Amino acid sequence: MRLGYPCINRSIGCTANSTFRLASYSKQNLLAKVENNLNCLMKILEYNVKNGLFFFRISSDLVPFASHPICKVDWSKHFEKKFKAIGSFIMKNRIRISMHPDQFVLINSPRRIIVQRSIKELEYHCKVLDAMELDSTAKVQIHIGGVYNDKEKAIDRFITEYESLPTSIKKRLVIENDHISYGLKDCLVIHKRIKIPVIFDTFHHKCLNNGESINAAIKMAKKTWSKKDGILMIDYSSQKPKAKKGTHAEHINIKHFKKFIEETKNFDFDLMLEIKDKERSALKAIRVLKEIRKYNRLLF
DNA sequence: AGTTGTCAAGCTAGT
DNA sequence: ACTAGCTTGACAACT
Repeated sequence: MRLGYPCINRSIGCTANSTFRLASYSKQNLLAKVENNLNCLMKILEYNVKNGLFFFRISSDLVPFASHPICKVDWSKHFEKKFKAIGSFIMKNRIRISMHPDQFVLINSPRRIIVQRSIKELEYHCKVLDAMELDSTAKVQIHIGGVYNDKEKAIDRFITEYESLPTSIKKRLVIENDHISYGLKDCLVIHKRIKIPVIFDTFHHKCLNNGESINAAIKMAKKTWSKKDGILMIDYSSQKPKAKKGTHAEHINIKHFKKFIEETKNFDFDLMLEIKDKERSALKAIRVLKEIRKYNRLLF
């Protein structure tokens, strides 16, 4: 098992998701931001390795406006060396990488323009991972999308669109159960038809499920990952107390986390902690893992 | 220096 | 009709 957190590190005073307004777009602005973001990404990854965190989600804002028509800069070429250096650091340290495009990415929308924009955005995410020369275990995760008052048709559209995507996207794309529309069962039905791996989100599953236990759910999700995809990725969070259902917790709930780890000790997977305070909770989680699982990434 | 309205993009549920 | 929430607040103009 590798453990990690998404996108932002609050300890090192440097972020890899710095952006700017579309109105102030210029080639110079873009290059300056990307350079800053890549440098910070490297620092974050170094911090993570030092602290035993070997799973990281790279921010979608790494290259601002990359999929926007305004962007004409060949950023992957311009920063070729930096991307490769980051990639080789990732591979050398066997860090698992994911990316999670925004909520606007919907390949099952009935509106063609939204699907087209979404594909551009997926191309961008895959291009980042390709520029780092990462293999197909580095994943880009999305939800199925909207329901549009007809779930069956919406699922059919998802499948049709998926099938016509370029291989460069297909080899990285995975789907994740959400907390209001498409549960694990829906994801598994889709997997059966197109073999796309399913990321299991424990918190979403708690909000929306068909009565599957955590163990049964993980067992089913795990089967959707083949060798070229790497081991199962799981997103973990817990409910923020007293907040609206579906709101992610600010801090890790150690009791809840211990219970989850105890329950799932017979499975190996990479675990993403979707907790607002980021590496702070992740470091606490590592301590729990060391206690319970004898966490040692070298075993895997 | 600190505060606050605003920012490319969509959808759903709750109020 | 409007807003919060979503994988993640940060930017930029103002006081």
